Amino acid sequence: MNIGDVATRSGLPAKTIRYYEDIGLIKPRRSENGYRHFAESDLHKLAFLGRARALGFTIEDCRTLMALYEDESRASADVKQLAQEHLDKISAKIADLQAMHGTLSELVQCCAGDNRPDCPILRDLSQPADDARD
Amino acid sequence: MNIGDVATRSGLPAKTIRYYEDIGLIKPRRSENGYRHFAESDLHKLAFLGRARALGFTIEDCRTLMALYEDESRASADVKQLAQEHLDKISAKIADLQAMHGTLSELVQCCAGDNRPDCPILRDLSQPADDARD
DNA sequence: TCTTGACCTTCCCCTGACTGGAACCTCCAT
DNA sequence: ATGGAGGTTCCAGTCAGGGGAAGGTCAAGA
Repeated sequence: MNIGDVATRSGLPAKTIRYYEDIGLIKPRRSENGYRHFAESDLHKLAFLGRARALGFTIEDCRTLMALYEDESRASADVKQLAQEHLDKISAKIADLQAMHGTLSELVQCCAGDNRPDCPILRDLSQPADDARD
Repeated sequence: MNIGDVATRSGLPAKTIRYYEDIGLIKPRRSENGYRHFAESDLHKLAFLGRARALGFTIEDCRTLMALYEDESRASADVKQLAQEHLDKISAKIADLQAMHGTLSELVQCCAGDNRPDCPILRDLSQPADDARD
């Protein structure tokens, strides 16, 4: 297969596939004309990468996951630990975003949203931190 | 005030403050020795920026918010709209992360996490998309 | 045979919002 | 005079690619 075929079949842009080769995640062979030539196993790896990325794993995590996947004598504990750490990061991000959402939605609700200049959102932003407001 | 003072008082790193000047968010005067000289109004702006950034607004949003803040004849509707759009993006991100979290935590729960190689996480990643699994 | 258009190649710059570091300058206290 | 803590500019790197230029290759049609 050429890169366009694997792009279609993996759902990844050709640019991304070239990038993954660049950073050593895949190693497709080359045809005589210089074109990348992908085997089914390359496609399989790309699909694996696409799914890991869709779950939010970093590229470096993906590299580790691929290595574990190819290591027949891996311990599932290693995979689980990596996934658990990632899960914790996701949880932390969700918590951050929910805090932002909470604060901001309060402010938005308080804002009249008319053509007058008075605005609680700007008032809050311009105010000193309200950690200890009495 | 020199940059170190405003860094301390605003809670922003000096590097960030220089960056904000670079991209035109603030315009501190200069002393004769070439040092930046910050007025109280600069500090106020930096605090405003810090709070807006903490709520997840992009730099460009911050630029707009500052302009609105300084425009006495603004309409609060403009501020509210900007904030609402940002809120929607936050909600979308939370939803994405929660979807990842849901999938991944299921997989983690299914994984024994022992020293055997069998691992449902890797199995799922290596499998074709399960959109229509029966 | 020639040409057209789709596909492929490498290369370099761009993104956001900073951060790190090098090389150098200035101020103040000792 | 000197040492150290501040300040300055500029360059490069982060992450995961995306955009686009300049050019090589291939298959089909005139």
